[in-house]
Amino acid sequence: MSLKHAILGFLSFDAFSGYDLKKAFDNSVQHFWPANQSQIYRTLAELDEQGFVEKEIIEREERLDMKIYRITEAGRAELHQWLSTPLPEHDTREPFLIQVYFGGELSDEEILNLLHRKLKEIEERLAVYEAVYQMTQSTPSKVTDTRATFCAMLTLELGYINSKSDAGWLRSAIERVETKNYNIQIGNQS
Amino acid sequence: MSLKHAILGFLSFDAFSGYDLKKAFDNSVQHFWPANQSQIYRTLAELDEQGFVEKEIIEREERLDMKIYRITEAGRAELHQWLSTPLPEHDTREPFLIQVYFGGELSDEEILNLLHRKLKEIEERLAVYEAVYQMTQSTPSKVTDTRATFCAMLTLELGYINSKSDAGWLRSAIERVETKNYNIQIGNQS
DNA sequence: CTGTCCATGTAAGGCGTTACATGATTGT
DNA sequence: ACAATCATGTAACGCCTTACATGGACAG
Repeated sequence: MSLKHAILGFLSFDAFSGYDLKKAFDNSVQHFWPANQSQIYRTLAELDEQGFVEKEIIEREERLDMKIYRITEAGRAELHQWLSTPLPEHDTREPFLIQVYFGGELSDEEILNLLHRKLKEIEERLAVYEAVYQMTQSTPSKVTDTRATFCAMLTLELGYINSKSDAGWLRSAIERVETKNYNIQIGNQS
Repeated sequence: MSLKHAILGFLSFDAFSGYDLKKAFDNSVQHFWPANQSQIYRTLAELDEQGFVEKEIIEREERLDMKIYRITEAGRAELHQWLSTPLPEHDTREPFLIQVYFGGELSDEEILNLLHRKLKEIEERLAVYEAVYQMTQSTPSKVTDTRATFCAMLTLELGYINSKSDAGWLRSAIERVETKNYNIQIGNQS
């Protein structure tokens, strides 16, 4: 139930409507935890039931009501508790790697296509990470707690270096397929 | 529906029972596509309905029947088609990164705990990858198609280098938290 | 005057997990 | 004697996605 806690995390910064939460997700944790609208609304309702948030309803004549959610003390405690508790090991699914794994079924050309497409995708993502980073550098932030900012930025940094390493792997794999040099490099480097 | 195609992939190597497929998954693609038993059986039934596999029932008096699945021509075509088709971008969820992102709520000690635990986890995984690799090196394989083997091994290589880069990130993050040096390193290295 | 943004949700379905059920055979 | 392995599945539940519904405001 990480979505629940991610929402509590944002609400620990400030009060949000469901709509604004969606935007907060998209602007920050989207690359490792995409959230979709309907799910946010449902989860917010659950958090409310559990007493972890409270809502203020702002009525606007002729338009849909707006609901602003605020974290409660219980919610803050729950968040802290979750943040400091080890997570059960969580497994990732990478459909792309299934394609690679069974790549023996494909022709060289088809494999190279696969790898090139992925490389392009990764390079684009890399550019996004860099752009986001540049933006945070040029915008003087009003956030004062540099440690909290640092924690948040660490996730961007990880996204960046992971993409870097993926790109390196792809380039090297492409080269090896091209030269029919079927060697695997694991271990014993510095 | 990658599970479907992963199963077809294994069946393109050889005929398997559901039980043996489970073992095949565990021994090979488990680190990027864990599969569980009941799901394999359900998927196998679907593949059968769709005509991508055919089953041979082996009756054994006093014991449960065994069902051996074989890929059909249609299945092979479907597999090839899927392997060579670009996948829609797929998103990963990393609960651990949510913990890091909202790490500002935690004390230094709690953050360091979080990071150290993860580092230990990664180091263990790294050791597993190395051990698996060593095993493939020492076991003279009977597989003749080195290109197919290469493709399969590439996924192990990626797991390895990704874990390496994660470990580096964690070590550096730990050091920065310890020295209260809240700098982020993105871009402009060689 | 068409489309996008604001702002809320409901409904249905898919993929995957956990727990449960059965029962003989082989290893310690 | 007891546990693990072999071998098959069913049931129920949970998270997430997709599609749909509503309706004013504002921009090109």
